[in-house]
Amino acid sequence: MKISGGVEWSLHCCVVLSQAEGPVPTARLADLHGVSKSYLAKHLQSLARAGLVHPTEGRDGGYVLTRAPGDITVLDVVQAVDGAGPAFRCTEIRQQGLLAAPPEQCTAPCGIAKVMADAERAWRNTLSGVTIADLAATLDVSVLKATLEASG
Amino acid sequence: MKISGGVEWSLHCCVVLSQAEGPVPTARLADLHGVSKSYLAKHLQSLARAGLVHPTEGRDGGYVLTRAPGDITVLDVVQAVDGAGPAFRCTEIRQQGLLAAPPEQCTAPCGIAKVMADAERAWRNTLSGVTIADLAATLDVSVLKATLEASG
DNA sequence: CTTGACTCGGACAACACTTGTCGGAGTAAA
DNA sequence: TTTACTCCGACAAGTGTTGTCCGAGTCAAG
Repeated sequence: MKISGGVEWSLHCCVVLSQAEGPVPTARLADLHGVSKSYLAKHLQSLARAGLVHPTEGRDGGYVLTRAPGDITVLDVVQAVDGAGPAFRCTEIRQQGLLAAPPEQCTAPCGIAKVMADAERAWRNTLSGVTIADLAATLDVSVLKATLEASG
Repeated sequence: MKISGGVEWSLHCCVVLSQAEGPVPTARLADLHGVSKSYLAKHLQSLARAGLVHPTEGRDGGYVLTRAPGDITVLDVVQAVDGAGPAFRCTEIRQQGLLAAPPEQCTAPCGIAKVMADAERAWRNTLSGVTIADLAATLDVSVLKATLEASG
């Protein structure tokens, strides 16, 4: 089990965007966090495709959050970058091999798939309980805003 | 986020082993589930390394559960096959780039890492609440035992 | 209106991991 | 002693992620 590294970058970027006044370009977000600009751009595109951020092209362009920071959950960002599909996919091997069960017994999902689904549900539920606004509240936003102004 | 496909195979194998009388070799486990024997062997080795199953070599050898089915949780199997490390690894990018925070502010984990850890904790908690015995109880064990006898 | 520079967007390699396979060392029974 | 069967490690192929680049479009300035 592994989560794409771009998730961390994207979450930090969303926190920055929640405190910014206007659009913030990819290059500045990369400099602020000390990461590769080219690679960060890919993840921001994922956020744009998911409708979490809105791009503005041309001079003085950049990205802006489409919703209020309190209306964007951590789960939204994770699913946008890492994909929304389930981590565990049941291949129905109970219907294969020597001890294949008859299809009429397989109307309900097998116990293994059920436990995995429950676990992922608990995982998503925790992530959906925290918003970008909550994350921003845990750190000193004054220094963040000051750095944003100075680098602009 | 993705979970290794071998997890499903390993869980099904553990359920079979919980109902078997003596050692079950890799070849029979593969035939019972209709999967590749060579590849299944690799995952069973992971289970052996984790101490969940015990191998017996030579003729009439195979794998046996080391503990009672009620003492082996789904989490044990998942961690044995897929690895026990956390899915999310914080790279401390808050200490890098233009808005790097001073180290004295970074004694506590950042909010992002905290949420991710909480979510994974909830995930593991769900998986550790179900045992191999629970999984075996959800299906008809009589047909399983009959197939085991017939193929032995 | 022209110019210019800056923005995002998708197409293009390199790397790592997972998946899949094989033959060899060792062991227990016959 | 022989034999056949078992597990175990090392060896390729495929797939997804990581990382990078240059071009099309756009807005502001002159």
